[in-house]
This record gives sequence, C-alpha cells and structure tokens, in this order.
Amino acid sequence: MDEAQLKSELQKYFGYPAFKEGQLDPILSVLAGKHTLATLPTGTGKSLIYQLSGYLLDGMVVIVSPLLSLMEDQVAQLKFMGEKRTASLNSMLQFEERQKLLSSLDQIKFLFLSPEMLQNQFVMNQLKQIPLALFVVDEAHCISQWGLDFRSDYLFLGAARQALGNPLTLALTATATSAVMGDIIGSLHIDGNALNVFEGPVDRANIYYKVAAMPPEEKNEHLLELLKRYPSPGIVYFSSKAQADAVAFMIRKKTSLRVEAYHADRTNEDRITIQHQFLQDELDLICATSAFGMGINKANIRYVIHYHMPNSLEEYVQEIGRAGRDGQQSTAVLLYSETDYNFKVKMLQGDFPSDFTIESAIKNKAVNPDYGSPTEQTLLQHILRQQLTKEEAKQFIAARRELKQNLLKRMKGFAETDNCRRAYISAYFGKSSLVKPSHCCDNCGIEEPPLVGTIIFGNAFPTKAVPHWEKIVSDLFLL
DNA sequence: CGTCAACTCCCTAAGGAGTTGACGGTGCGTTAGT
Repeated sequence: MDEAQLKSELQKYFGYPAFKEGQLDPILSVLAGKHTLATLPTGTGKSLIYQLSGYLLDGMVVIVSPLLSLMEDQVAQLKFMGEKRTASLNSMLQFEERQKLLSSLDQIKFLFLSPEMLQNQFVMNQLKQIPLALFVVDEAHCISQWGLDFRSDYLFLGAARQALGNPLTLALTATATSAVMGDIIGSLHIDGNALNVFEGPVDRANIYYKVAAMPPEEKNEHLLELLKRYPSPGIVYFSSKAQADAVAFMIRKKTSLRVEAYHADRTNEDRITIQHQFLQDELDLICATSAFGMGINKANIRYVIHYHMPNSLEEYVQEIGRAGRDGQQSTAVLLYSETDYNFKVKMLQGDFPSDFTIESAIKNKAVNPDYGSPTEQTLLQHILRQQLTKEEAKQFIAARRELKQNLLKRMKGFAETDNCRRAYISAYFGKSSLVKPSHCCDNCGIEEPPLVGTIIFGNAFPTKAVPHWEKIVSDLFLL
C-alpha cells in the first residue's frame, strides 16, 4: 500500500485529511509485515498507528499497556469513535464479565491487557485460538525501566510473543536511548533482520530549560517565587510522597493556587478526581511523584518544575515533555541540590542485594521474603530464574548498580553543565543535529521567555482562611 | 550524605548532652470458578 491509498484509508476510518509527523512510516512498515519500533513524542497520535494498521490487517490487535487507566482511556476513545469491538481484559472485570469476554474474543478487534495478564495460562490458551493481526507494546520503555526490578512480567513479553506464534509486533514509546531500544528489542525476542526502527525528534523547541542550584532549605522560597510569575497550569515533581504532600500544603496555605498532591498513597478515587480536575483546568498545579503523568494528555501545561531531580535524564525528559503540548512557550525548571544527588546515590546502594543475600538465595534456590526491599527480591528472583552462578549473579548486580549510577551521573551532568542544556539532552539521546530555538536555556545566556496565561498566585481569591475548630483548640492549649 | 526526630542517660528532678536510627519512587493481580 502506498501513501496516497493510506491517506484515503485514514480519511475513511478517522476522518483526518493528513497524517501527523512520524505516523506514516511506522504504519507502512507494519503493513509491509515488518516488526516495528517507533519513538514518537506523546500527544502526536501514537495510538493511531496501531489503530489504522489494525483496521487494514486481518485479525485481532493485542495491546500491552502498563496502566489500567491507560487501557480504560484507550477503550473509551475507541468506543467514542464508534468502534465497539474493543475491550480491556483486566482485574477490574467481574468473573462473569471476564468469562464472557474470553469466550468471545473472536468478536474483538482491539484487546488491551497488562503484561501480568499474559502470564495467565488460561488467558494465553484463549488468545492462541485467535488469529492476531498485531501485537502492540505501548509505553515500551517500561520493559527497560521496570522489567528487572519492579514489574518482572515485562521481561516475559518475549516468551508470550513466541507462545502466540511470533506475531507481527509494534513497540511504541516516547523517548528511548539506544540502550533502552536495545533492551526493548532484546526482551521482545524480535529478529533484528525483520525490524524497522523509526526515531522521532527528542527536542521540544518551545520548552525553555533552566536549572537553579540551591541548598534544600531554600527550595520552598524559590518555588513560591516561580509560582508568583508562572501562569497555570503546571506540575511540580518530587521524589518523595511526604514532601509532595508537605509542599502542596504549604502552597495552599501561602497562595490562592488550587493545588493537590498526587502519588501512590492517594486512593484511586482521589487520583481519578485530581487528574480529572487538572485536565478540566480546575486545578492550577499538581505536586506529584513519578506516579503522575503517563498517558496524561493535557495541551496547555505551562511549566514543569522539578523540586528533586529524577534518577535519569530519560525520566526527566519524559516529565518535562508534558509541558507545552499546544506548542506555546513553556518552561522546565530543575531545583538542583547536590545533597539530593548524594541522597540518591545512598539510596541506590540499598536497592541491590548484598553478596551474602545473593549467595544464600542461590544456595536455598529461593528468595527470603522477609529480607530486602521488593526491588531487591525481584532482582534475586531474576537471578534464580536465569540460574546464574554466584559469580555471574554478583557481576550482574554490579553491572546493574553501575548502570543506575551512570544514569544518575548523567542527570547530575545535565544539572551542572556550563554548556547548552538542550545540546546535552540531544547528545544523550544520540541526536547529532540540533536547531537551537531563540529561547534555548539559561546556559545560552538567554533570558527566560514570558509565558502566556493567567497568573493566579495571591490575587484571584483573596480569602482569609478560617481555621478549623481542631486547630483553634489545639492552638489554645499549645498542643 | 548530612539532617533531624526520638530516645537514653544523668538521678533530687528537670532539661541538656549524647546517641541512635531513619531517610525514595514507579503497579499489575490476588480471592473460588472457565
């Protein structure tokens, strides 16, 4: 199929007159029967790639997705477009619903599920009965980011693929270094000769980069100064749930900004409500941990501030990439402190099993569930599955530790460089050419660009807060 | 890493000095049944 024919199919199925940048080539590749890995910035219509390809191929499209909320969003979107042959197979289904779905898979065109679900033998047996058009791995960087120490089922996607007869495969992600792409291809057991890779742009020209170095105790003050100048909405990222809560509380007390904290300790209901309010512009900013963001498609986010740096530049780029999807000028600020870096280095040490733990796990052929963090246990289970010797296991752990430390060092390098930060990111992702926008970064000696929008800070709702009775009583008795 | 809260000790008791320990984040599916 050529480009002109594809365009008319696009018109027919979706009513769009033209493809967005980066969509066409992966679709042509898939339709030519090639396994395909494509990196495209979020918000540029990644899902259309498997949707249109799926329509033009016979059989069911299976989409592996990391989050229940993403599956539900995608199903809702397809149903909204009139595609009823869509379902999500996950733990939210009642047994009867699940049974009904699994016994009528031949009625389904797009099936969403988690990597964990593909470990279920009954599910796999049902899937094997159905001809597959395409096996899609959405947010494929999760394989590399989570597979070894967090959600090990990501490592078994390759085995699941093979059990399903090596179906045509499409892996999609926003950004990936060559190392991450290597992890993805390797874990999926894809034959490199039958693979096409398409890399989209990494740079986001409308985001201005800035790093402000300061000791931790000055961050609150500095953050308030920024919020005084920046129009809503925005995101502030933290690497601790407690600090996200504390700073959200502080902002609520000192400004009239509408703010909520978002992290894994919030209830599901709260998380859904907060996300919804944010999307509806009913919140000005969210104080979040890394739990917030995947699948968030909000166009008008004006700033992303990092109260703490993340563990890698990949994560940083993903998180700041949520700003300025509408193309308007936006700003990314990192509040950098070497204390934070040292703390993360220390934490990284505790993330890995000691030699003693490795040896006893291998000796007992089992992981002691009472000892070590969940991530350590996941790593040990991997060691046992791979049947590594003690020496191999120690080398594996040492290499893993070094890799994580290097990721962190490159993040630190970004914060501390005196050269162009945009160029640093570009080089990190292996891009050779870079066109610098007029508002590049603080190191390019360029003033921070003005942002368009309404500044709320302290003047929108001048309310004198009435303290809760418990607070009055507590103050009275100096509790 | 370096800070800070909680604890112990002193012993007349109170509160000050010294010591110790804590200190990060991401989510599936799970339960019986096909």
